[in-house]
Amino acid sequence: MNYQQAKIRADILKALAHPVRVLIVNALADGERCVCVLNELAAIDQSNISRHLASLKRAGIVSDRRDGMKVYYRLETPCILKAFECAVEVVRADTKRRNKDLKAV
Amino acid sequence: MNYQQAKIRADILKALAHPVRVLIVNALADGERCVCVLNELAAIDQSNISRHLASLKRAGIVSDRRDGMKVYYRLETPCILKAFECAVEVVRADTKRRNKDLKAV
DNA sequence: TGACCTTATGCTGATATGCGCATATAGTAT
DNA sequence: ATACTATATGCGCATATCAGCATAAGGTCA
Repeated sequence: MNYQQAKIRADILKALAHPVRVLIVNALADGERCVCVLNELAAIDQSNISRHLASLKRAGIVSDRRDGMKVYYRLETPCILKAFECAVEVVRADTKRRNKDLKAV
Repeated sequence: MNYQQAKIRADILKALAHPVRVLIVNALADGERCVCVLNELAAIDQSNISRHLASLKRAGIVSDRRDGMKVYYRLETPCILKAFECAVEVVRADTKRRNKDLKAV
């Protein structure tokens, strides 16, 4: 793998690497949602959610569709959810390891 | 999922979200490597590689082992590689979509 | 048209990240 | 102890990211 290829992968991961964006992607797992609903995922300004959605869209992870006044976002590549499972596995393994280290003391 | 849980996942993804760290993890896929080898993955300062390794370690993604003067790093959770596959899938799907859009014009 | 609702964008400041250089630390060897 | 190799850390600078506020832009409805 060369640097350019690594950068492409890194950019996708970076697009996912924020708590609010993780919440958004997770919420979209079951299907499309309008911004108004996603707004309630975290206690932050509406403009902020809008920007997070924009960066997910830029990365190709979600796409949007307007219906009247509302805009609906949906996952373009549900495989993204696997990346989360993996993250959980890292944390779980890490916790287990640290506990073992503690016992060894 | 609450914000705290989302943050934990985001922190793992963030630890992976840099071209150099992607290169490192990719290089470790086949087994442990010493820093001296990882140093050659990209044209950057040695101190920089060291820091990237430290952040991967902090996240629990790699672990290290000293042998004489050398320090060897290895993947602690190989499932990380799946996250990359997923990133590739996102890019591929995105490219395909854009091409279709172009044809539609 | 004007009032209203939903979502996006410009601006600015605060904080985080990444980099190289110099230097510290750990280990080996003479 | 000295010299040498390998890796990590302190520092300062440049740039990126994120937040909120204000406001624009797109759409509805009376």
